[in-house]
Amino acid sequence: MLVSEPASPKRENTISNPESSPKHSESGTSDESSGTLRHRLLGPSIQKSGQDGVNQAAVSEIIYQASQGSKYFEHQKRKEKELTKKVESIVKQAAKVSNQELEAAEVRVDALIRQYEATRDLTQTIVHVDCDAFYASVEELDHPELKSKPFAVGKGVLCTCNYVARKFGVRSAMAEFVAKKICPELIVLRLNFPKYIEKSNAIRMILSEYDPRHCAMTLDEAYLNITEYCANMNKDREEVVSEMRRRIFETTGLTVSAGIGPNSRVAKIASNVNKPNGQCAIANDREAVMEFMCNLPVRKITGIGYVLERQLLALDVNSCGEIYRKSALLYQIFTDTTMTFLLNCYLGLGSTEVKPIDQYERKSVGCERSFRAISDMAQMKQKLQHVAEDLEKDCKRLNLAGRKLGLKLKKATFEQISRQRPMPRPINTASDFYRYGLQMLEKELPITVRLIGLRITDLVNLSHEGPMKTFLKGQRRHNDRLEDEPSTSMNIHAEFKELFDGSPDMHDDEEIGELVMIIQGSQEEDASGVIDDYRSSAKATAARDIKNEYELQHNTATPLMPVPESESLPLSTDSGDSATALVSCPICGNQVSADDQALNHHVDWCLSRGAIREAVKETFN
DNA sequence: GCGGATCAC
DNA sequence: TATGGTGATCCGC
Ligand SMILES: Nc1ccn([C@H]2C[C@H](O)[C@@H](COP(=O)(O)OP(=O)(O)OP(=O)(O)O)O2)c(=O)n1
Repeated sequence: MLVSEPASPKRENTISNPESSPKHSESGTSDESSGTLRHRLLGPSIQKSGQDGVNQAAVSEIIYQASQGSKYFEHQKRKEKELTKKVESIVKQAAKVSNQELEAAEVRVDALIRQYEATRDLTQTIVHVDCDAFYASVEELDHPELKSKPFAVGKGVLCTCNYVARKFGVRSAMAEFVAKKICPELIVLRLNFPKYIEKSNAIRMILSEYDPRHCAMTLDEAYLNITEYCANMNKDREEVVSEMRRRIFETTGLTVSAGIGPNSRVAKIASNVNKPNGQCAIANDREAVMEFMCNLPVRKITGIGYVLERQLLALDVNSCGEIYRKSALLYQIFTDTTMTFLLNCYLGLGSTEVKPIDQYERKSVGCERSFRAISDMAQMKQKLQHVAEDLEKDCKRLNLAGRKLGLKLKKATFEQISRQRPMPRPINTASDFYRYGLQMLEKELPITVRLIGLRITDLVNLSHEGPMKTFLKGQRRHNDRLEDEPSTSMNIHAEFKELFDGSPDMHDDEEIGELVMIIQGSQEEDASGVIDDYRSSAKATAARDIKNEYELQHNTATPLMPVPESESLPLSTDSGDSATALVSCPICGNQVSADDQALNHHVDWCLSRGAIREAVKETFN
């Protein structure tokens, strides 16, 4: 045996009558799930910090009244009804599981637990840093008078709000008009991304001193591995994090909260414990970790959202520890992946590896816009065109093309539809996006929509490995082959153009199709080194804010971050080394490969956008 | 492989 | 009057 048996707080191995339906007992009649519907409308933030003194019942009532009758409300109601049905079916299914089946499942679960337990690594110190009410806090720096007033940041829908506003029950993702009913004095500021990016970069600069390979997930969140730093400095980890937070505050005026633990999952959850402006450390000790996880409400676990929470609660699993108590039953009900996820949560296991964000490869890029519901084809074409143009800008900035195009529609009823098609060749121009998008849209007519979106997947990185290598491969390929395809030389020309310009233009269709075939052979494997498993969502999401935020603000896809992604990175599959040298980009502060070519390429990008950003800033000041 | 759903932020 | 945008992953066909 590799590991000792987990401290097992006994497990239920007999059927304990399912139904005493814990929460709101839904009598099957349609509208009587108004209890859970209120819960749904309240959104996820009820369990977030700053909600202590809030009169949830009163807030919930106002939200309910304000929403009632709207299309959105009706849609939520439908979804809630479906979920309730699903939950009831699960409960029924649970009741049918025999004791014999439970005993068999127990054996399997125990085997799984031993297997996962064997992977436990308590040698690393992982930190999760999370800025407090980030956008709002940045705004307070410029508007100190707002500190004592309830205010939020966003437009139409709130992105976040300060803690004063949270006392009223205001929260992120809430509709602005609803928020103002809850808190009539609420001030709502527009987003100002250049400011947030600047502050975020200042923070990342400090983080780099503690872990040059830190992983910045978004503008306001990052993981660090401070094992080495602590050892080198011979300092206690809590002292180190405390000092890091103090330095961040002193240089930026922003407060951050932090979680410290043996892996990213524990660190992430811990960072919420003493928010705002606090930290929480979980000892690198199995018992300490298990105890910390044990009493957590399941909804606090990253990856357990509203739906899974409902299902777990219905099975009488309220806390993380109860996952074990009911594990045999859960095994019979949930998929293997979900079961693995849940058991790893119960055990407090997670990733101990922190990799800089540029080692993750983007898998898709898309654009979508909401608007007043329309059904007129001319208007829809106009929206589609707009989205296509925006998507082209992003493709250009990222130097990507896609082999598949997806169309997303949201009907006036809020029902969503998505269609996806392989393209004859990788595409990255607005005209192609529009052309093929329109074909898909036409098949859905007649329709009334309130949102149109386009997304490409199966991406092709047109600057993969940098120009020179690609050029050489192109040469080889060109010589190897005799058949058709007229534009090989054009294609090579395109690469040279990039080499000299530093800022490649969109390639023509033919060129791209060609280029792709060349690059094809050199496609690398996914640099998949995940922070935790699938529900941890700690994947390559860093590019998101930057694109998102900048465009939301300016409606122009200015190159903000080249995000070199996996460009010029060694395969991580070969043995252990792969410790690519990294440096902080002096311009944007992000971690990039120290490799000369990659670095220069990246810096060029940053510089080229610098002027634009400055201009934008001026406009705003 | 596609479309629907769920989740994070 | 009225409820966002980007990206990832999983599941069931
Ligand atoms: N539905 C959401 C949730 C969040 N965000 C954005 C705005 C937030 O400022 C940022 C970070 O989100 P957090 O969940 O970390 O929340 P905050 O940092 O705003 O506050 P806190 O962490 O103090 O609770 O992500 C968003 O656009 N849409």
